[in-house]
Amino acid sequence: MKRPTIADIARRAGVTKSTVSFALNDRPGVSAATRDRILDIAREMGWQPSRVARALSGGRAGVLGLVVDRPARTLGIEPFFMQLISGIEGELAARDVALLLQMAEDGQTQVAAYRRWWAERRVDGVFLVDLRVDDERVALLAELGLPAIVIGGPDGLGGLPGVWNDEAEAVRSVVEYLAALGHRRIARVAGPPELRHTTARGAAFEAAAGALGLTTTSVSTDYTGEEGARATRRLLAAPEPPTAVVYDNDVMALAGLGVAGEMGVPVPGRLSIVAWDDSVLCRLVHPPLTAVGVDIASYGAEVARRLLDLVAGDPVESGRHAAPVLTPRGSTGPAPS
Amino acid sequence: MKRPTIADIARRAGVTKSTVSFALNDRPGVSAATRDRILDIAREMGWQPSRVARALSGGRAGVLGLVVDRPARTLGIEPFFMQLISGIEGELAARDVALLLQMAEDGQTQVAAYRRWWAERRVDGVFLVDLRVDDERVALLAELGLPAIVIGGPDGLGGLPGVWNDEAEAVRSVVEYLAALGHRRIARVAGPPELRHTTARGAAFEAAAGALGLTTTSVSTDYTGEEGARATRRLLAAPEPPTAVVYDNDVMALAGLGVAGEMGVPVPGRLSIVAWDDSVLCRLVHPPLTAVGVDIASYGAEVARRLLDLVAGDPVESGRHAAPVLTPRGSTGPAPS
DNA sequence: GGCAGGTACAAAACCGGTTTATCAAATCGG
DNA sequence: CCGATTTGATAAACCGGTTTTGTACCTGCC
Repeated sequence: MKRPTIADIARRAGVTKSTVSFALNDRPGVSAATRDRILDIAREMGWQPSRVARALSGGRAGVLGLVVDRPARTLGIEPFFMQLISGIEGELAARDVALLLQMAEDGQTQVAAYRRWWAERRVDGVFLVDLRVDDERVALLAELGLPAIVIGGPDGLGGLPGVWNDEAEAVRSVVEYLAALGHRRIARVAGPPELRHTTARGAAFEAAAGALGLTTTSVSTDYTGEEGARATRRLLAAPEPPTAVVYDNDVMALAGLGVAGEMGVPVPGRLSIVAWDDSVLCRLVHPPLTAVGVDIASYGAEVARRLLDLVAGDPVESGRHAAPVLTPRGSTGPAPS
Repeated sequence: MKRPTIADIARRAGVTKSTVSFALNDRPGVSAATRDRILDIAREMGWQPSRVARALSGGRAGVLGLVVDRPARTLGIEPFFMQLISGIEGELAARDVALLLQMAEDGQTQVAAYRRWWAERRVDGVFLVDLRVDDERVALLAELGLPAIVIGGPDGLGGLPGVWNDEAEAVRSVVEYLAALGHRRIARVAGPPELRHTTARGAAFEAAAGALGLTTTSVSTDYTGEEGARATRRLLAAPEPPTAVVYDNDVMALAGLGVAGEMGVPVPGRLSIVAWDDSVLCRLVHPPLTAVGVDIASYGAEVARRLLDLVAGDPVESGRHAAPVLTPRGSTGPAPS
């Protein structure tokens, strides 16, 4: 099947390419009669603009890019990214903008990916996710002048606009909830300390626990279920094990629940479990997991909207998205006496 | 930051654009001395080809497309897609080909997406996943002449090349394994009947069970955990409940395990559970789930390789990928007496 | 010495759009 | 009724590459 071009339309309409272009883009300089004739012909021939040609001419590719850098085995199960992508996608599809996706195992590859996309003029803008402490991508994107929006913040943005959800309050509500249930020793199975939101959440956690006089333990992991399980075993094997554990993602919480089962520790009888990142996963297991969650898809949509604005040249400012909400379920209960 | 073009290089080198193009593409017609000089200048200026310009000229976009059409809430947790994408991505990134991703809720949107990509010359080829019975996409892609490879088969390909993994044998091995454990009433919580591989797997399941004289029950679902849980409740509430259930994906198996816990049915004491699609998820819960799995990432990589060949114009034939493997874990055991 | 053939590069067309400059005809104001 | 402006279209340049064609110059051979 052959795709018609504006030259084909011009020939059929007996006008020049430029007239066709004006007509199709609804710009002045074409009489109503000619315009209608051209539009009719274009419709009849099934014409669609070549994004490639438009991109070359107009300098706008109609594509946004996202590089995801968690290890593939984690990615597979962590609902977060798919939800995020789904939210972003919904917003982009409506405006006929495409999403380019790349997975990169390490920071180097990731930086290279952004640089290549920029050099090859493949994307108009990019999403930055999993902001690290001293993230080199921030400086890179600023230097390249490639429109970018950070999914995360408010710190470390280095001039780039970002969207984040304020977790401090949610962290506090979780800690207070556990304290109210009588828990005095609580633990946190955290994500990688290089990630900004991990450290931010950690600080909030310590502060909230400290204010209530609770004892805390923290273990860093790489977000995988395996490490979540290992951390849980370690915590439960301690002489004075915590009576409640907060996990930095749903997958690790699930693994923690599995370990509790394996070790014969009743949940929530002797151990309460809270998952950050609520997802369907949390509702499927028994007992269902108490979780803290945000509407990730709408988060993605919001971020996408801002990046689209940014690419369009409109000024975009950083901002907060909805605060996470604690949903108590069966995995939390009164502390054992 | 400004991106250098071949015209900039030509100016600096005192030659014309065409000479630069020849030199950079390693084509004859340029003296060694000139070639080296041009390459040096290009390197020094940090030149990278504009994919957009190349695409317009050469007709090759350097992009492949994938449309995923499961409901967003399932997608989030089902490891399958992320693994698949990860495998595809790995293969593409190595050859500097990008992956365009779109999520479509229904078949119409999906067909529209392919058509638009084609009309806008956005992609060089596409992946087709979740082949349906009488899939209209097959005819569409053949008509458009857009290179496509089907992830699935061997039936219903309609001339398109496909890659599938032969499940019949794996289904048989699962059924025989359960029969050997003494199970006489087995059930299957299946995916949507519109999907080709669901029906193929179902037929194999019935055949294998029939050959061994087992009683079977099947429930169709939409692959979500919720429906998996509902199906499990229904099965377990029957007067003569099955003693073993095979789930069509890992998420539903997980949900099934949760329901068993909720109903006080010991696993594997009174119920054995087998998950199709092995993933980390299966190893995290307690007891860990017996599962049938393939290396999805390598499957994705293989499919990507074939599509790349197809786009390059090389003939590509359909073929089988590795057969799924049964990994027994703690969720299966002898049938209750 | 003249001609065929090859080499090394220049010039120009092309891909499919957008955009600017140009220009003739129609319309307007005084 | 004539110059000035507006209207509606054309011609051509441009985006950044690839590819085809053209053209000097050099080499080799009879």
